[in-house]
Amino acid sequence: MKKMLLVDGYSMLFRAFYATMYGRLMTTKKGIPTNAIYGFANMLQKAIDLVEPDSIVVAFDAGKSTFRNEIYPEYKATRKPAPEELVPQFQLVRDYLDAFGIEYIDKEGLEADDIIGTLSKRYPEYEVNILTSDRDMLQLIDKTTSVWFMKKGISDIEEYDEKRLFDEYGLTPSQVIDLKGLMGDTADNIPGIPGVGEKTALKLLNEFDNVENLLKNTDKLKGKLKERVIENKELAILSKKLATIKCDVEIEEDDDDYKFKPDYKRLIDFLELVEMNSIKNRYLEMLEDTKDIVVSKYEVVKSIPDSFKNEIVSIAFDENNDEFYKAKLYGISLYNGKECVYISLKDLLNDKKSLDYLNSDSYKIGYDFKRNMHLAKDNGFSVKYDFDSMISSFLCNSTLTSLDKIMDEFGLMDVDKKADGIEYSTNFSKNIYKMYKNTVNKLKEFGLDELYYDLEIPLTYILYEMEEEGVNVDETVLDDIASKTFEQMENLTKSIHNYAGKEFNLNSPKQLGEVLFDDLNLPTNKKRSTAIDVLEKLEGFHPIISEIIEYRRLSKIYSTYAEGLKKYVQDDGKVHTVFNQSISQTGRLSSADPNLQNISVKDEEGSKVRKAFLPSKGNVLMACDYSQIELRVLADLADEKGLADAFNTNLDVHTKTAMEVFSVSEDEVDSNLRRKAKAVNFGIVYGISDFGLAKQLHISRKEAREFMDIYNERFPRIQEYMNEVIDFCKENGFVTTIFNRRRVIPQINDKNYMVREFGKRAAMNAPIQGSAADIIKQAMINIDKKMKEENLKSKMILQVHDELIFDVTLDEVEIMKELVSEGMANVVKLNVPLVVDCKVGNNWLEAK
DNA sequence: TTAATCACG
DNA sequence: ACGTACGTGATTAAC
Repeated sequence: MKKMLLVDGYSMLFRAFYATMYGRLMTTKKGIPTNAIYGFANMLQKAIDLVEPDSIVVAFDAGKSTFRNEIYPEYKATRKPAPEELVPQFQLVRDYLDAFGIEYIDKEGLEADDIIGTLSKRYPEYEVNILTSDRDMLQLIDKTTSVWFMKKGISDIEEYDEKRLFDEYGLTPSQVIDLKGLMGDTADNIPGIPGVGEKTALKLLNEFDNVENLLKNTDKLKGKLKERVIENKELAILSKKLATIKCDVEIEEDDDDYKFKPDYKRLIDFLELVEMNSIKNRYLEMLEDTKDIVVSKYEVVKSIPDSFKNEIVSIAFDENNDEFYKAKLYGISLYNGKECVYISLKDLLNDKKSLDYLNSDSYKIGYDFKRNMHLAKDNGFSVKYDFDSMISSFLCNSTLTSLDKIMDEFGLMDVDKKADGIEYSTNFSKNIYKMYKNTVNKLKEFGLDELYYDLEIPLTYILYEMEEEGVNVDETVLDDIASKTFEQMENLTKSIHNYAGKEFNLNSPKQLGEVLFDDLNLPTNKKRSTAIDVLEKLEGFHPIISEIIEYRRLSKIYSTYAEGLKKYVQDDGKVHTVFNQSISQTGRLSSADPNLQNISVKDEEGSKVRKAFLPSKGNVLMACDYSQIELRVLADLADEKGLADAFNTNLDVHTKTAMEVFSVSEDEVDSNLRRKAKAVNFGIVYGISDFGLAKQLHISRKEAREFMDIYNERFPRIQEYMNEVIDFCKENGFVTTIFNRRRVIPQINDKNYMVREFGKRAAMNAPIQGSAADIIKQAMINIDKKMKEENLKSKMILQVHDELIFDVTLDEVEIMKELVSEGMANVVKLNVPLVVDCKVGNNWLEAK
């Protein structure tokens, strides 16, 4: 039986619009909203996949139904106009359908319901499937007609036939009309019987079958309900009429029954035009994939076939995605673009040919291959990789920070994670291959080849070694901190509860807020925040405040650093962090499990935590950090001679800034002025606002504005440069670093002022923070190379954004100092020198 | 799962 | 008239 899909156009479009309204609105670079088209296209494709129709018609309402308007002018009178972001998408969706080769109907005076109703009855020889989110359509169900009902969101489609309708609502299709006749419909302004909702209506229909029969038997009712029904007989009859879909409206015959003739080429052009790449890629796939339908097949082998040698091959590990260091490996899947194989770990380890292949120079692609390298090592083998799809995807589009996002962007199909590991990993190896296909040319196109092949990929290998090496942690130091802080916390808790006059959970901002702002009546703003800057302002009001601040400080140290860190110490007495290369939007690394880039350093107890980080036996730790790298990068990027000069004197840059901004001599710069200048400098790097600076310095906005004005007079290129960056970003949707790393910032053209302003600040900051990240990454590569060339025994173990930490043997201290500071300082030539400071100590605190 | 808070650069 | 510094990750409470 041939199949026909009838789509309730506006019902789906509205659903698509609202379901994709979360966060910021999706638009083209020029600001034309496309979110509804995006959702619509996804829903429609899903329905096409489900139904596999021979014919498709999309029906649109064109004005109110003439006949319903005649009998009830108030019909749909309460409809609000469509949201302004949706209106331009009305035409766009028609263009989309034209491009796809799908027929649509809109005819003045006809509603989509009636078009669909009429067509569904006109083609009894077809199996008719109606796609809608409007429950009224359920009345059209018959032996050959079912309704695909969008329950919520844009992916939740469920099929209703006669049985399902009866099981769920106890209704026959025609009773759907009676239901609405009784309960009405606020959206369409159909009155129904006042006071009768869904519950009552269903009960009545259960007893009386239909409206007419109910009205004949009102004597069987009682009480208020009886009155209501009798009083509103006409309304019920009218409502039922309004709710009845007309199945005999005038629609021209179509010569080939609205046959679905998809034109993927044209569709792809259209999707390109509206910048919907993720959907576009899916159709690109369909064009390509038609040639090899073998894609869903795989073979379990005992040895990796020779046909994989010297081919481009993607590899996925079949592992349980447990906590990283506990992860178990079961086998690996390989895909060479044609064949897909799976080999179990046991068979792999028994086959020298396969192991040799994995170690050979034959081109291999992975996804997060650093993780795979660890897993391989734990299981006694190794893999030599050439390409990482996770990182290439991220470099091409910085928002692709997770597997889910990449799969979505490239329109890849995921296999249920609960699926068989073989099934999942073979599918994943294919997806990795597709990610490679999707990004390898784009890297070139975007000028990212160097950044990718010469920086990020070599860096992955270095990070692997750093993670593998790990850092020694003395658990007894952590135990000591834990017990001491815990005792202090207990005392503080008692005292705080005493002040509060009751016991409560100090860790709960909600409960604390109640104590402070309700019980103790301390002054507050709307948000009732208990964050540190708020508490600091309250310190004079009540002695409880300083104790809370102290408690917070200690509890952070206790739970995150003392107790928290201990959980990560492995059998070798070390913590092994995971450096993530594809998370930070600016190109920085991030560190997790545990995060070793935010180990406390400030106050006394906090800095004690660093004492727990030790060098290997007999070694020392060496920490080398860049001095003011971001401001130096800025001086270079903006080519601001004044700022460059500030670095070319012997003075500290904040002091120099203070002298310039406050027009004072060097000895007049006291700690307070320096502090202010420092805040201004930070503000500049973050994309300054007078409000932010005022808040930071506890000064008036006007005063902050004045600082900024003088700063701009003294360093005029900074502001000019920032405006250039913002303009570039508005025009192109992204910004770049000195190594051409790109960050996409769609927010910069958002219609919401706040979001837009955020976009500007991010655009100003990303080239600075990102270039600094590029520089230290390159330094790591250069230093690692040199250390290997010279066969040094010392190890690079950590990176903390502007500093590198090494485990150094005593005999290499001087060599390493020289090698590392030279290596870091001479990465690039800026218009200011890069200054590096190295310190050595017996633990991380001493080396800082 | 999300929000609030706070540690680092 | 509105609400704001940039980039991360871990812990806790509360939905």
